[in-house]
Amino acid sequence: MAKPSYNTPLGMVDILPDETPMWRTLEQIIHEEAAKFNFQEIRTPILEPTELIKRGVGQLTDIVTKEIFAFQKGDTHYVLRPELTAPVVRSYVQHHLDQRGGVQKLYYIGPMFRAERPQKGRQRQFHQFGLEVIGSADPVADIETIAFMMQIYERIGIKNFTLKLNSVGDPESRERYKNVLKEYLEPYRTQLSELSQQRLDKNPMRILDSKEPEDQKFIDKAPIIQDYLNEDSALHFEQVKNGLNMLGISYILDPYLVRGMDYYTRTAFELSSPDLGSQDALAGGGRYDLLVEEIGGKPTPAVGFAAGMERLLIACEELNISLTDSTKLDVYVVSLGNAARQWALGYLPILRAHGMSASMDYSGRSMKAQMKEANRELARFTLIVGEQELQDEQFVLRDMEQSTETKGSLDELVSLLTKPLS
RNA sequence: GAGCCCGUAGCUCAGUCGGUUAGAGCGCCAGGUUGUGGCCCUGGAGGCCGUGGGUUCAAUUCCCAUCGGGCUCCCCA
Repeated sequence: MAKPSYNTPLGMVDILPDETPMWRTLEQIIHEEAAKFNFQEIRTPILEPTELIKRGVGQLTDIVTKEIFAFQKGDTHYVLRPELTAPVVRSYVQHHLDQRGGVQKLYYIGPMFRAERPQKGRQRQFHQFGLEVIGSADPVADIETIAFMMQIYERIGIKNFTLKLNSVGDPESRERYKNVLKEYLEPYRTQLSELSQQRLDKNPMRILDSKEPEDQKFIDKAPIIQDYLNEDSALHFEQVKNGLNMLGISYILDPYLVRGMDYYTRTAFELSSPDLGSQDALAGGGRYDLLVEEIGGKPTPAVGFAAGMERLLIACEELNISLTDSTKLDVYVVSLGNAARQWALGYLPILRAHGMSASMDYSGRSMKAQMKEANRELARFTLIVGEQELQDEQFVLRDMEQSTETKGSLDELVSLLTKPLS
C-alpha cells in the first residue's frame, strides 16, 4: 500500500507564504478604498440555508441548478455560499439594519464556492470582494458603486478592460419586453440551441446572453430593452450614464448584457479584461430592487457588485504588476556558542519591544549558516554575539546591505537601529 | 455533463527507437574561510520515472485501466 497522500480538494488551492503578501496588499487596498467611500465591512457565515440561495439567486440559474455545494445535517439543508449578495441581504433583513436609518453601505471580502470544472480563472473555492448599497433607489448609488469598483482597478494599475453597461428594466418594463422578445423568437424556436429553447419558456432574456453560435443571428436582430423601458427606468438609466460620463468612467452600452443572477433590475454591468484568457469577467453587478422583499424584508431598492480576486491577481501577473511589498527582517541575531545563544533568545523580546522585527537561528548551526539564513530572510542587520562580546559588552552590528560593521555597546547599537534608515 | 493535453528529484524540465548504477539547471545541506551572507569552486542529500495490471528474457520507456493535474465548451468572479 502506498504512503498516505492528501491533497487539496479539486479546484481548491493552498495560498502559500510566497503568495500571501500580495493577497494582503490587495485586501488592504480594498479596506482603504472602502473607508474612503465610507463603506462598512460585513462578514457572514460560509454556510447559508439552501432555501435562501435558491430564492435569492434564482431557481433556474446555473449557480443553483449545477454549481452548488449542498449538504444536510439533521433536517437542515445548507450550501457553501456561491455569492454574497443574497447572504448580505439576509443579514440586512435578519438584523433589521433598515432600522438604523439611512442607506446601508456594506462591503465584504471572502471565499465563495461553486462546484464547476476548474480551469484558468475558475476555482471551486475562490475569493470575491464586493459591496452592497441597500436602501437607495437613487442613481447616485449605482454610480458610486461602479466608481468604487473602478477605483480598485485604477489604484492597482489595471487599465486594460471593458465596462459593459445595460439596463434590464423594472418589472413592468421587463414584462413588456419579455413578451415582445418571446413573440419575436417564437417563430425561430426550433432553430435555437437546445438550451435556448428551454430558456424561451422559462427566462427568455437569458437567451440574449447565449454564446451558442446558432443563436447569434437571432440575437443580433432581436428587439432591445431600451425601447421598452418605462419613463422611470429610462430616466434612471440616463442619470446613471450621465453620472459615469461626469466622472470620466467610460463604458460601452451592451443591450444584450443580462447576467446570470435572477435578481437584477435596471442597471446591470460587467467588467471584463482581455488579459484573463477564457474566463474574462473581472467583476459584475447591478441593481436588485426586488431581492430584499423576495427574501422577506420590506420592499427596499439596492445595488451592488462582486469582483473576483484571483482574476484580479491573474491580470496583475499578466501586466507585470507586483502587489508584493518586500517585508524585510530588521535584525537577525547571530550567536556563537551556547551562552550567546541563550543571551540572544533573551534579547529578541527587547528588540521587538523597540518595534523591530527580530529573529535568530532555531537549529544550532554554524555562523556561516546563520549568516546565510539572515541573507535569505533579507535581514537589514545582523547582530553578532559570541563569548567575547558578552564579556566585553561590546557587540557587532553588521549592515547586510552596506556590508559594514559597527562595534559598540547595546545602547549605542540600538540607537543606531531605531534611527530612521536611509 | 462533454472534449483535448500532461504525470521523471523540492521546482522547471531533459532522457530512454525496451537493456546493467535515470540526468541537468535552480533550490537545499556541508566544506573551501576552526567568528561573517550575497559571487565563485568542490562535495553531498534527495527519484519504487503517479498507481495497478498486461506484453516481454527484460518496462521509467510499449499496451490497457485507474488516480491526479492542466486547458477548453456551457456559464460565471
